[in-house]
This record gives sequence, structure tokens and C-alpha cells, in this order.
Amino acid sequence: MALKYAVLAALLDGEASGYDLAKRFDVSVSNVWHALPQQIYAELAALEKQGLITGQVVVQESRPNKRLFSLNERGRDALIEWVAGDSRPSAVKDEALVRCFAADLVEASRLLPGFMARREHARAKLEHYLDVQRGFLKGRTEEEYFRTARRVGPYLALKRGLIFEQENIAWIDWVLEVLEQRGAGEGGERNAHARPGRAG
Amino acid sequence: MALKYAVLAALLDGEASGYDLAKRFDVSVSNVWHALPQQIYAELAALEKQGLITGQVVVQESRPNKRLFSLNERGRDALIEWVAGDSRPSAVKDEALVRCFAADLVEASRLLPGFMARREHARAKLEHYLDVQRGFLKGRTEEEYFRTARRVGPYLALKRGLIFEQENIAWIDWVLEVLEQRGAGEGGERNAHARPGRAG
DNA sequence: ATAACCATGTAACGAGTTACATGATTCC
DNA sequence: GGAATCATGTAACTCGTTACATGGTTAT
Repeated sequence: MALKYAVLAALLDGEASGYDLAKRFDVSVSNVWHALPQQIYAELAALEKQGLITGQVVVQESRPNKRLFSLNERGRDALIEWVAGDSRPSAVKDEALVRCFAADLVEASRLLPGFMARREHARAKLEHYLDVQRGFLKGRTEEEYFRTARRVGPYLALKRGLIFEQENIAWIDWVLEVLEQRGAGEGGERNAHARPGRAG
Repeated sequence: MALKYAVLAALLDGEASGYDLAKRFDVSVSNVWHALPQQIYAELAALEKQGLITGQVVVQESRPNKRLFSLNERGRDALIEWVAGDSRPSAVKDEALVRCFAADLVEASRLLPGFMARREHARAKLEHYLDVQRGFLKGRTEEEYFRTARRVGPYLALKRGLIFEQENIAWIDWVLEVLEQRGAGEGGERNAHARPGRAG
């Protein structure tokens, strides 16, 4: 259900083709909802059939023709009605947590590569969000922005993703620190599950 | 794939029936990976066929018979190998973010019920995580716990969920604050999308 | 007596991912 | 000459959710 409204909401930023929306989902909407191009094309077709968006073919010469979709009155109403509804509770869904849960099975050194890669991913995503944030603020402070911007929803949503990635990085740093500390003071009945790595 | 290893990891806490694991997933593992009983029963069957867990029937009189599964050598090895691998990057996947993105379409007062419900959910989950945390620490400080506990992975993972819910609450509070502030100083070209609610 | 607990599944559906398919055009 | 961009999909598959099915036992 959420993809449907994510597409409608993305069209608040102006009419777009499926191709445009796929890119829009990777920048302004990325943090809010993720979707692959195939999903977007399929959803656009469904939304048009439901009469919530209106499409018109744009003939191009040196480019393949495209269909531009825009949110119509019915679509806007549907979105408005949905926006005030209840959201099902979210949860962290992260393989890394499962790996962390079982982390005591191996030496800290063996976990490092995977967790560092994860950290790097989070850092890159955070950087991207900060870029988008700068694009919103355009030099203004947050307070100034809230007073002058036409819409603030996208910014408020972005902030959640921003914090999420910051906390991911902080958590990974902390986990590695704790595991390495424990690895240093080896021996004793503690760490009962740990075994030497295959390489050693 | 992750469910498979979440089940194996859950069995690190000792042998269990599908029914036991379903409950274990709602407490110690809940934060790490979520799964419904049906998924767990199916996964246990698959894991047994793969020879990664060993099941034995326990005949009971005043209760239906059950099958207790335990992690065997091959299962432990498979888990160890997986733990050091790469995790695919996670992202917040939350309907509330989509709603927030489109929040400017309606008055703040109309968003309140949905967001407050979300906030209450997060608060309850946080409380639960804090209970689990107390169960781990048993009065010890974190540092003490890290020095004395046999395993720390489950605790480290729990902490991520804990922070996530704290940040959810803080974010919702902030969003409502901003939206209400803007709602108070109404008028002007700002808030161009806002419309009166149906009731008003 | 009614609800909650123990115990295990099947079946249908919906959402999300991966792989495949096509083909011109502009940038390096 | 090769890669990236524009532009739109289909098909197969995996994962997750919802609904359904069964039936005895203990706690309130």
C-alpha cells in the first residue's frame, strides 16, 4: 500500500515520467521509500487505471517517447485521506543485527571487514542525505527554513533518515570497540563460544 | 536468507521447539529479526532437511507432542561462516515517513492521532527493550557486564533497537512540534498545499 | 464457562528482488 | 569504440503477511 502513496507523494514535486520518478526515488524520496524502476512503472499503470493520476504521451525525436504523469484531483484527495491514517509500526530490519547477535562465535578480527563495509555504506548514505539537506536549506537555518519554506514535510522526513544513518555509524563504532576490547583480554570461561579462525 | 541464520542464532540459547522459538523471537530475538510462527516452522523443517539442526520428538501426555531442535556441528559452522560475511545495507522502511513527506497537504491537527499512535507504539517497544536490557545487566554496569558476561552479541544488538525507538520518539515529538508551530502562524503563500479538513 | 496456553502446520495472497529484453543517442 | 543516458516494460522467484485449521489443557 505504501508504494502507491509514495508515488502519489513523489508527484507532489511536479509531473514526471516513470524514468523521472525512478530517479526522484533515488534522491528526494530515497530516504522516505525505496522502489525499483519496475515497481514504479507497474504502480503508475495501476494508478492511472484507478484514475488517481493522469498521463499524457510526449513525442520526442532524438529520444524515445515518454509518458508524463501528474497527480489529479482524485489522486490528491486519496493522498490527503491516507496521510492522516495510522502507520504500522516500523522496526529495524538488518542482517547486521543477526550477525551481531551471534558475534561471540568468532574473533573480533573476523567481523571487522563486514562491519567496516557496513559503516562505509552508512557514511556514504549520510553524506548524501547531508547534500540533500543543504539543497533544502540553501544557507538558511532550520528555523528560518520552517518559517519561509512552502513545504516542510520532505525535510522533516529526510531528517529521520539522517539520524538513522548517524546512529548506525555510532553503533557500529561502539560494537567494534567493545568486541575488540574483549578480544584483547582473552581467556577464562568468558567467550565460551569463540573458536580460532580457519586461517589461523 | 537472514531468517535462516536468525533461527540458527536463536538456537544458540539452547534447544527449542518451533513454539519456543516463536516466543524467543518475541523477546530476546525480537529486536534482531522478526518472524511469525508459520515462518519459523517452515524454516525449521528446511534447516533439518539441510542437516544444520537436529530434531527429536518429545512425547508428552497432558500436552501435544513436540519436536525439540538443537544446533548441530554443521549448523554452527554454517552460522560461523555467515557471521563474518557482508550485510546488505539497511534503510528505514516506514509508512510514517511517506505520510510525513506529504504532511503539508493537511492541517497538523489531522495528523496528530496517527503520529501519536505511532509514538505510543514506539514507547511501548522501548519499554520492552529496557526490560530485556535489565534482564541482561542484572544490576551490573555495562562495563562490568562486558567483562563478565559469556556472550555480549545479543546485548549489543539489543542496544541498536533501543536507540532506534528512542530516536523514533524524539523524531515524532519534533515533527509534531514543527508542524503545530507552523499551523499556529497560518496564512501567506507558505503552506500552499494546505486545505481545510472535511469536518471543518 | 471462557480465555489463554501448548503445538503444528497449510493455503492464498501481496510485496519486493533479480534477471531479462530492446534500442537509439550522446558523452568521453 | 565503449559507456552512460533515455525510456519502458515482462517474467520468474523469494520473502513476508493474512487467513484458516485443529484440539486438548490449564488458569481465572
